[in-house]
Amino acid sequence: MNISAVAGAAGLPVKTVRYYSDIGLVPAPARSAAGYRSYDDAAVRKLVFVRRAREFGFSVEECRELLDLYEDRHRSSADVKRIAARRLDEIAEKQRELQSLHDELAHLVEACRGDHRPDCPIIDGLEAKRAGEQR
Amino acid sequence: MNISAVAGAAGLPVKTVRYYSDIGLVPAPARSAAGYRSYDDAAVRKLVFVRRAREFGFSVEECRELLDLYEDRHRSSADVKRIAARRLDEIAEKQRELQSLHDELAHLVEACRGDHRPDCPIIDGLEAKRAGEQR
DNA sequence: CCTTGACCTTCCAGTAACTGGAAACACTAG
DNA sequence: CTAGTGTTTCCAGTTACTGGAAGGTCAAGG
Repeated sequence: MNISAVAGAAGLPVKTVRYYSDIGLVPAPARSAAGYRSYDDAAVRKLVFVRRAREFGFSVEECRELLDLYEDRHRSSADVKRIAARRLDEIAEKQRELQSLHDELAHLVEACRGDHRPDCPIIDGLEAKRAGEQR
Repeated sequence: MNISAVAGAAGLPVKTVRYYSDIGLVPAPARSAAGYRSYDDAAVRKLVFVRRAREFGFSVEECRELLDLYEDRHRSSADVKRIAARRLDEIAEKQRELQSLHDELAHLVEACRGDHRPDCPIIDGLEAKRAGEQR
């Protein structure tokens, strides 16, 4: 399989597959006489695996860890669980931040009449928030 | 005020204040004889404004827009509202994504016994998900 | 056999928003 | 006067790609 076929199968851009190959995350198992990367089904599975893991927010380095685990079935699933649980905490934290962000901004937007008067609660809200100061 | 004083007052790292100065987002209003950046209270207010806006997820370029609006009180608040509302949509979208991510990963983590057996539902869950395939 | 167009290669540069570090100059306390 | 801290500029690195240029390869059509 050439790079565009494998990229299509894995749901990744060609550039990204090449990049993963360059950084040694998912190298091409072989090269054609002309130097074309040639991939097999195992590589496709790995690329899908990486794509999914990236969608879950795992960094490329974490993907590398995960991929090592994935490659070596003798490793315990506790390692994987540890990594995943850490990610889960981070996601939950991010969600909380995003929620308060959303609430605050929504409040500001609602307070804003959006007309052509020059004073704007959004601007004011962004500016204040240090003490209880109100300009 | 020297850069570290203003950075402290604005709640930003010195490096970041210098960076904002370099890119012209919040330039230092003056320089000392020795070339030290010297800031005034207005600059501190702008830096706080930017920090807050950044915390809200506005990009630096959006901060620049917002800052222009903030500087020029003659602009309508509708402009600000438009920018903020767009951001709000993006935040909501990101929240939805994060939620499904969280749910999926949590499900995987829960299914994983975390013991030393080599098969791991997290790995399996990351790997599959294309068709209804189950290895 | 030749050309055309799609596909492949490598390498270089750029993105966002900083962060870290080096070399050198400035300021302050003792 | 000296030590220590603060400041300057500039350069490089970070993350995970993405875009583009210059050039080699392959399959089909005429």
